[in-house]
Amino acid sequence: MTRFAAIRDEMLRRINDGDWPVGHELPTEPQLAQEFGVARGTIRRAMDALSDQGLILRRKRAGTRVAARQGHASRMTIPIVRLGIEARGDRYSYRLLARDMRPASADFGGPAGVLHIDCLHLANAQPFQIEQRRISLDALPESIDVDFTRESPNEWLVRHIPATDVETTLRADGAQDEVAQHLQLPEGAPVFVLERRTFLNGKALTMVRMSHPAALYSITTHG
Amino acid sequence: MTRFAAIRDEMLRRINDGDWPVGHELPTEPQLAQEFGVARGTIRRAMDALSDQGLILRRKRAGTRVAARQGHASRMTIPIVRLGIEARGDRYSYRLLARDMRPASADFGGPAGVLHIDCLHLANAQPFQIEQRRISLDALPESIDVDFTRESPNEWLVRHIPATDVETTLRADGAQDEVAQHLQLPEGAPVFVLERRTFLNGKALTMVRMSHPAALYSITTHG
DNA sequence: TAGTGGTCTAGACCACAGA
DNA sequence: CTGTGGTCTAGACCACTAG
Repeated sequence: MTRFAAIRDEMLRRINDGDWPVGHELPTEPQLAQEFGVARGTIRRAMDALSDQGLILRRKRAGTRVAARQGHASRMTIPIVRLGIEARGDRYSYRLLARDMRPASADFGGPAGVLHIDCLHLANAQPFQIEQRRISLDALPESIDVDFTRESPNEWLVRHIPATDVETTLRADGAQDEVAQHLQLPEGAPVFVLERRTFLNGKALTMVRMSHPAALYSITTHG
Repeated sequence: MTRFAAIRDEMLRRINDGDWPVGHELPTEPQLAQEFGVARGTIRRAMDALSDQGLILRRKRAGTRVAARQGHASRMTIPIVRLGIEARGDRYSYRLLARDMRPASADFGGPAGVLHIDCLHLANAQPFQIEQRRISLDALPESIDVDFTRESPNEWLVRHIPATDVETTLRADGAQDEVAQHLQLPEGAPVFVLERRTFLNGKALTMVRMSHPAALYSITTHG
């Protein structure tokens, strides 16, 4: 156990035990450094961890206070679909369903239009995910020349495109139309849906909806 | 833009542009410190950010290498249900459905048994979440005396119990039995399910399944 | 404007795992 | 063994903002 970790845990204990209740102002960094007998940098490292977890609020001049817990933050990792399947020892396969160009919609794309790609990712030949991808041809004109019959948009984008800002939404839904058909589910069957939008310097690059049969997909986070 | 942030972004650029392809070994920290004209600590801060994102792998003696991207990591916040509802301007209400003690099951609880609590969280009097809570009475004997008709287990636990380790699973499912009944959904209708287990020093404290009508719940992450 | 957190430095020693 | 990352120090100056 390193020193900053021990100090972080002791601060955590004081918060949890009520020694430092919600709204309480913590001692200043130099004061804590003296109390724990360490350098100020070590105190900061401990406090940074608590601040990242949202347990304390730090403001210049106003000091540091215990935050009211408003929820639970944790780190989530969404694997690339092929790797997730292979990691479970299943056989991955892929099928392109549709590929065409369309004009921009109200909320996505520009004058050059949008590349629509629908494809299916399978685990042991069983439908696992339908990927409905939209790529802005203004932002990524080179995507028009990619052969997506062999490589999924997912993989191509991850390998070629830097993602500065990503927004991911997770939700449940009922399977309908093409989704139900290609996932081989009855209409209305529960599916787990991941929607992601990727930006580079504020400009939308791609948009994707990934739908999975509910029974085959879950996400687990630790911390 | 601080110096470490500028260095972090430059490293990010080198990775994304292929100057540092996957598997490439980065210069050592002192070398980078000299290249960028900063102290080693500033280099470390930039590298820590990349390491947290999973973009580089650092091993003692072996140096630092560009990691193969295996997925996308982001930070997720799951709000306390009452606060999430109130944040949207809706009126929160709560109803206790059932409360009883049962013996431990194979995977949860000890000799003292398990407190089962089922309750409903509503937004504008519409069912929003059914919370099926299990509390180990070996770990939290004081929970037996709590009046859960006024305060939900969710809130009581957040306010009173320190959580060192938390495991959260997100999935979709079809509503069945009590879940369908209390959420006022037809059997098999899609629900968004959060399952969470909380540990203190490796000992399981509580376990909860929170089910929401798919149309009312989603989680969005940034970064 | 004074005091707090935010950043950075130049050094030191340690722990770990690869050669 | 030896070199790398991991931790820590004692100091400095800066930026923001509450009072």
